[in-house]
Amino acid sequence: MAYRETEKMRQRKAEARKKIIECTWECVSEGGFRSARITRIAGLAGVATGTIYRHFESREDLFAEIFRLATQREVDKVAEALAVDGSAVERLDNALRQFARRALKGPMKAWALIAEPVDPKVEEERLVYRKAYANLFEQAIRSGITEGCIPDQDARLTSTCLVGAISESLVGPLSPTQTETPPGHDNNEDELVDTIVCFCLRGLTGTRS
Amino acid sequence: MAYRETEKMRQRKAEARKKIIECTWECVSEGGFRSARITRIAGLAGVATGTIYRHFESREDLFAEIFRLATQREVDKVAEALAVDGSAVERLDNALRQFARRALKGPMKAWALIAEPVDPKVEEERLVYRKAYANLFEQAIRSGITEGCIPDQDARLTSTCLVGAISESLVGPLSPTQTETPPGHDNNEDELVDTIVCFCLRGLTGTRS
DNA sequence: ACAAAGAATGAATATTGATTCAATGCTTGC
DNA sequence: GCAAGCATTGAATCAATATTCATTCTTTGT
Repeated sequence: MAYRETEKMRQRKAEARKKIIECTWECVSEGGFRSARITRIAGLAGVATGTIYRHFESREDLFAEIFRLATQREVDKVAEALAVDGSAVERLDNALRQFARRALKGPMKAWALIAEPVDPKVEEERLVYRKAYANLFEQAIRSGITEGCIPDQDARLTSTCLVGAISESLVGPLSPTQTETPPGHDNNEDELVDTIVCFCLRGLTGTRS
Repeated sequence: MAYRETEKMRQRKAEARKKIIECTWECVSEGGFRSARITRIAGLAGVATGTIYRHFESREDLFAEIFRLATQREVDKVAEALAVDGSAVERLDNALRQFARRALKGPMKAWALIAEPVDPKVEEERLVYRKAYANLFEQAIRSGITEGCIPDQDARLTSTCLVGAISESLVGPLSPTQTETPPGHDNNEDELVDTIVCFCLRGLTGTRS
């Protein structure tokens, strides 16, 4: 016996893997999953294409992993935003704002995670993610109904409406970011988020808050 | 000279073209643009693949044409639904219901037209279409603001929210049609449409109508 | 019936990337 | 320094489809 995996090697491999993950996410952030080429990822990470297949079973598996990681971050953020003190409506306001701002900051990322059609393995991850999301919003809406600040409704369905309204208006093809001042991040971003969140909360509560 | 295009031939060609268009739409209705194969379309239409290229410059051009036609139908439907008598809110209620029902009846069609990523030429068509849509809703919202039944707001932006909320909740990955009773078209469809349209109208008006 | 011109055919080609794998290079323990 | 294994490389392979084009079939006017 002459070679046995040592700690140093294990770390070096872990680093390579991490680097591949980072570069994949960079590609996805630019153009979504579909247009993220293995060759490009390998190039960015400074490894050969073959190396990627030593760390991941396939392109699909790599994407599934990326998706899982990115997704967990987002769900955590929303959970965090929902965990503040206050009424259900206030907490939802906070979470929706958070959600909208992040989508606005990285529209392509948001699109890739929310709406881009993906391969089955990734879609499976997405389902888990959406359920997590829906559950969070749903729970908040439910407690709002109990508190009395939100009228009785199908919480699961309206939570989907929330995600849809925000995604479409910020990430969709007619979103203001795509049609106006692409480089300058105007402070009318805040106004944009305000309008959308306001729409969502009204849809939920039926009041002109 | 021995051959000159005659009326009969012109008609026959027009028919072939029409048949190709119909079969393409059939494929798109099943699995969206991306998975509509030229070979399949040709097979359905009963012509050779090469024939399709005699009628259309390229796959992309064929799709652009399909998109244009399908889209015009939809926009017309909404325009029609907005043209009824009544207050702006009533007219919007009517149009949203129409939109939601049609999306629910053909989720894949709706997805292909609204959200599927497509090639540039088709995307161009989509932009025209979304603008047409947005303009219709926007105008109705504006007249609602004038009438006083809708509070002042960014009509363009909220019209996008409407489309987003409906699309996502009916066509998105967590839509009830995808997770429940796929074959049976229950009459709880109506309830579904009700909930969503109600959400949208509340978002617009801020009342618990 | 014939020849000219267009239309249709579909097998062959081109294209676009993912994936493989034989060759080469590093690490490790002695 | 050496041999045994593992890791890396990237050119070659494979796969899935759109597109082409030489050939064949139809239509038309005489």
